[in-house]
Amino acid sequence: MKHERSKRFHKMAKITDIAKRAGVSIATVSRVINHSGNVKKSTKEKVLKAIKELSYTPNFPARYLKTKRTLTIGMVVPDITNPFFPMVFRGAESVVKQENYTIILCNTFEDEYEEMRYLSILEAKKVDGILLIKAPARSGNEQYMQKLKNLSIPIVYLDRLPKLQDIPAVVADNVGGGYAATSHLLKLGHKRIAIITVHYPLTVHRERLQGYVKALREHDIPISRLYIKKGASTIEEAISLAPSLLNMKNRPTAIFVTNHKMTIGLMRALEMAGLQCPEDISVVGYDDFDWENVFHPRLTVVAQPTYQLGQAAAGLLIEILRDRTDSMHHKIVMLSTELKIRESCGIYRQNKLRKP
Amino acid sequence: MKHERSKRFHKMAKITDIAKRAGVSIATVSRVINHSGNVKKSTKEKVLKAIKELSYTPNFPARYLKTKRTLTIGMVVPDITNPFFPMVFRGAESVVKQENYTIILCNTFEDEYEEMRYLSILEAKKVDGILLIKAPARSGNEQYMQKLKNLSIPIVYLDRLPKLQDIPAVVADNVGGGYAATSHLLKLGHKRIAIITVHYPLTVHRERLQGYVKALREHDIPISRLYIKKGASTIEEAISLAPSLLNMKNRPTAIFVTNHKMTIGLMRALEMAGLQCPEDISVVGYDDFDWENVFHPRLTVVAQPTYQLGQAAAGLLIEILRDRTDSMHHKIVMLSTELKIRESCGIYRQNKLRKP
DNA sequence: CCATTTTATGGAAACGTTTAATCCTTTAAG
DNA sequence: CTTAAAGGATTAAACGTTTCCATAAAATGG
Repeated sequence: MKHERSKRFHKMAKITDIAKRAGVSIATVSRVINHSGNVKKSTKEKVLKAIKELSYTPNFPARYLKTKRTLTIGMVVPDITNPFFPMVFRGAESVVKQENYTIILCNTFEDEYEEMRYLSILEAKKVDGILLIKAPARSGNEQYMQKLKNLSIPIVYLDRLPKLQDIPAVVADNVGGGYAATSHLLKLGHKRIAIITVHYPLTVHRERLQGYVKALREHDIPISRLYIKKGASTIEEAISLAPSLLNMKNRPTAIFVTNHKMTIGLMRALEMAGLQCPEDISVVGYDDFDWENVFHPRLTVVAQPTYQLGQAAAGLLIEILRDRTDSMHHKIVMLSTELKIRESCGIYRQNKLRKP
Repeated sequence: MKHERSKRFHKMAKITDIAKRAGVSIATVSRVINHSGNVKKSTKEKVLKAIKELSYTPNFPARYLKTKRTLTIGMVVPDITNPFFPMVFRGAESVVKQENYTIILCNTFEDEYEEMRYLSILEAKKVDGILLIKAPARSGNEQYMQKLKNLSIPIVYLDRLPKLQDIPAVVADNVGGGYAATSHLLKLGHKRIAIITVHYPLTVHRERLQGYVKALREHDIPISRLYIKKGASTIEEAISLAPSLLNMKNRPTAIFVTNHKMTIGLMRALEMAGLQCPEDISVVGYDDFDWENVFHPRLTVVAQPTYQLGQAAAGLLIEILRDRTDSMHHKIVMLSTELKIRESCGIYRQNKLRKP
């Protein structure tokens, strides 16, 4: 018995069926579908009628062969489970849907090889463009850079920049974010401010650290290596990293965490160490979500323009696709972040921490 | 000036190029690519060499024309921003990727028309199958049911069931969830237990309510309409719904919220009313996420097998696609939920609420 | 009313594959 | 050594569109 679709799935009408039923040529049918060329009102109606009667829809993959457009774009993200990304997805979707694009979503889990695999697939599937939130670069993965460079599809980088700079991208102002967070703590009187950040070679975290350093410098506070902790961006990692900070003789009075998952890990570690926030130690985290303004302690965080990142990146990509050109080649747009001040930072004065 | 891709995007090699370079026919090239038919070792090597040299990848849309498979599936969800869905997405992705499928993700925002629009697009794009978390049915939208029934693509329903029952689906045990949550409260001594749930005509919420009713019945506690609040599944809605419960003469001592967003809204409402949880009132919520075990009050929730839902649904779909048949037509698989007991429920005894 | 332009249609090629049908070589069997 | 079977490769026909080119019909201008 040959494999075949059961009767439930009747074969779809194709353009020749429409042509036959309407008594015209397929060229004419095509013309009414695509609103291209002239076609007499009466025949147009005949065709439209046939289309409705057979509930015909054009076959996209077939159409691609001539048009070279799939009306599909690819979006590759590290992990859609990190609530940062769904928001940028929605931003992107909201703009591409206007132009009838559809998005293939790919999770790379911060793995460059997985990313390469997906990029290859997207290329084979002939997506019109790609929104790429890249995985951290493995040292010396020349093959990867080569692949990116030779990709036959327009890319817009999102959130994270690759080494090569001559590409269109939209990113958040990370040094601004790190600076704002640290400045806030400084303003509250903190002097021993630690940072927990990510060890991946990602622009994002390097820049947030940069902002932190900049703020401290401005206040003539020496940077101590002991106050800078780096690790993988996971809850567990933060939990295992935190004690080295919490058990110091000169324990920091405030900690800035540059990443959402690690923020959760840190809070867990504080509990485990029996430390109250903000009474015993202040925390500012990264990324802002619904629940953060409800549950305790209410975190002071630097909020990123997630939705707008998605929108902007998608907009840029659409532009590039519209007039298939590299004119926007070097365009990098940067969106600013916002410090949301809530209750996780106390005032530090003469060796005591107080609620503000 | 004609629109055309800039030089940066060189045209891709096609199968004829490979054939020419390897000095064989395109049929042979196709055979080595697809491992179909016999081909001599030496020619195979020649072909492989040519493929590598020109870095050729088969053109999927073109290939579809003959194979009738796009290796793409569609997944339509209400809102990827609700952290429940990213988890099921990942579950689904983890299994379909094994078979080289890729997922088009569509947000419907609980809107049936938007869903119809997306289903039409997915059909036109010839995805091989669809994972559908449907939007709530608008009353009397006959057109929609018609569309679903006539869809030319295999569907697996996820999480939510449609009216017509003869379809493959995977869902969570919602009455079990509602029952477990309510029973837990009952066991703690609560008698005045309210429920906040969603007014959409969705099986999911109806069933959770069912579980709630069942548990109360078993304890011979009369069901009061006043303790049952329904509304849209948003934070704001819960905030505006809550006071009618909180300000009653006979205020409930516990509230069961059947939905994640509304849980957040309720907690906000409690704060606004100056009520402590669990001291003044107990809460059990729905859906479990990282932060819920860290921030306060730590919510007791019924956790759904999100990842597994995605896995199971994708697995079922793959099976259906493998032998293109409707054999699994009636298969409905149900996964069980788990009550995660934490700190948001106090013991109720003789008119006082205490921590357990 | 003729010449010319515009509008309306159809025929057929092309897009990049897979795959049946076919043909030519080997190889193995008797 | 002859013949049949198996193996290896090719030719050509699809798949469902769009679009160029050609042609027919209608509209326009003088």
